[in-house]
Amino acid sequence: MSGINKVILVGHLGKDPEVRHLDGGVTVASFPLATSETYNKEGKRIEQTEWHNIVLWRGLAEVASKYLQKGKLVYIEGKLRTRSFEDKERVKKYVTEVVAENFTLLGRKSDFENTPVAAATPKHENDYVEPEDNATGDLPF
Amino acid sequence: MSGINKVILVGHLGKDPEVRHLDGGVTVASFPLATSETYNKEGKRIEQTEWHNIVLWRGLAEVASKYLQKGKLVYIEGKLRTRSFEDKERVKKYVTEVVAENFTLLGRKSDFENTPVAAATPKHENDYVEPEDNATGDLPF
Amino acid sequence: MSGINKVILVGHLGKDPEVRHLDGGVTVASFPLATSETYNKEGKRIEQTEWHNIVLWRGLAEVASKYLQKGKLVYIEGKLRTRSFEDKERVKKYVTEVVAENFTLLGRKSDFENTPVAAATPKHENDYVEPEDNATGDLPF
Amino acid sequence: MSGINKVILVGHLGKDPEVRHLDGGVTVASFPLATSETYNKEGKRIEQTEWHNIVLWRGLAEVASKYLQKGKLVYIEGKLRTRSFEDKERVKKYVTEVVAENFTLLGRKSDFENTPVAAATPKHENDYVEPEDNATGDLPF
DNA sequence: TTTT
DNA sequence: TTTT
Repeated sequence: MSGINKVILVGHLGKDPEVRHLDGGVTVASFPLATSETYNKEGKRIEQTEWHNIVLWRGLAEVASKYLQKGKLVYIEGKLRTRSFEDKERVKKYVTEVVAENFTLLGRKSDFENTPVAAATPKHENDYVEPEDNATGDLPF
Repeated sequence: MSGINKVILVGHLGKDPEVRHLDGGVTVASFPLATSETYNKEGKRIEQTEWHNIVLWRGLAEVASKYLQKGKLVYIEGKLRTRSFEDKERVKKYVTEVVAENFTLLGRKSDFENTPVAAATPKHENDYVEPEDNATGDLPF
Repeated sequence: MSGINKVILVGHLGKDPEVRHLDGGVTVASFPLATSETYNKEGKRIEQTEWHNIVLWRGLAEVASKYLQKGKLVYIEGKLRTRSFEDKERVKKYVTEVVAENFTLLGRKSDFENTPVAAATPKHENDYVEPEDNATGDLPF
Repeated sequence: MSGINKVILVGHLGKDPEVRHLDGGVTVASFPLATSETYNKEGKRIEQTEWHNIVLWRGLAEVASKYLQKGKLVYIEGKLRTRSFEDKERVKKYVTEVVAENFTLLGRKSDFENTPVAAATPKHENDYVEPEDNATGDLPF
């Protein structure tokens, strides 16, 4: 039976997206994302940061490589995937990644000056009058 | 700036979906969904039910009309939309609906015997080997 | 059976929170929140804004009244609740609200200058060494 | 600045919860959870299963150990945490877990016959008349 | 009634 | 490795 596997993150990019083009022309982008949580312990303010490996595919990777940069605040929606790989010493290792299905840049107007708009994969199949889906794909402008 | 407007529900359909075909061939389906919360008040178990107006468009409406029925347990993801309309006495009224962007039937295998599969609008642009997106649209089988 | 009723919003406050103290000392705060979606229609960038009625109770209302103001960007998590009331002409009306269960201020450092920190109802029951829950309640600093 | 780190899963337990009592009396429970996704590839129905490591602390661990069993369908809400540990050969390894903050048993009424109710950490600070929070903690019945 |  |  089908299940649900959903991740919602708001955090800052630790690095610029790294873009690769696979055989067959598929684009993949990835970057680390930090989500910080601040809490109080015995009167002291403590910050705990969690790092996430974000992976984006195809059109979403292209949009990300254009509009996301180190330090930006971004909302990311995606799913968890754990995959195995062999390291240099041929030891089998596991890594858990967040495969993004959607993202939106957050932040101030000034943050957008060189990056006109940021919502990726917009969905608005919900207007009574709109005769067909937005055909422009991932670029929302 | 872009924002986020997301609703996640798990509940039972109060009625079969009601399907309409608008001018221009657009399909819309709608149904009430109940989400129940059980809690304890002064030692007594209390159940509180919230009713939601679910609306689905186009392909998602078609899939819903085939696979969702009164009583089924379903996961729904969508967004809030409040719209105004005039009632019979021409009084302006407002209603808040959940416009579904995705749904998945939950429940037992036996529940699926006449409805092979239930995940709508699957997204899996995340396999290294998969050369192109699933082209079958909303029908996941 | 239990269900799920969850709303996740990122948007800007349309007004300062309005705070009321009910009989019995319970505090309630409420404000309108705008979530904007930008999309492309026939080459033109279109913005669609949805307004949500946010309601907060007790400790969360107190924190909100201190740290949230008109214009601020905030992440809100809560649940949908539709309630009925009688208007001035004693006509029964319905309104759907988002009852907040959690919120986090988003935005730049400069936004926080007069509002030290913003995460409400922090949860971090997840450290191996931490012997008991944070006892300071809603104030995260 | 604060961020958001949220995971939402619906899936089946791969094993019964494993419960441990740490020094200091803290209870921890953990189990693997499978989320399956069914999609169509070249006309063939393909099921892809993702496994998640779920960890629960304190009261939530106690409730989980009572009501969750291998095979049960459960909704889980929590956050991602990657931690390092040393394996038997003293090699440093990393594992990503979902630290549950909330869970709800899903499924048929018959599934609950020996486990009356399943919503953990209920929140309903939202009734106008309710003078104080549910004081019974994690046990919702 | 917010924001970009 | 981000941010406040």
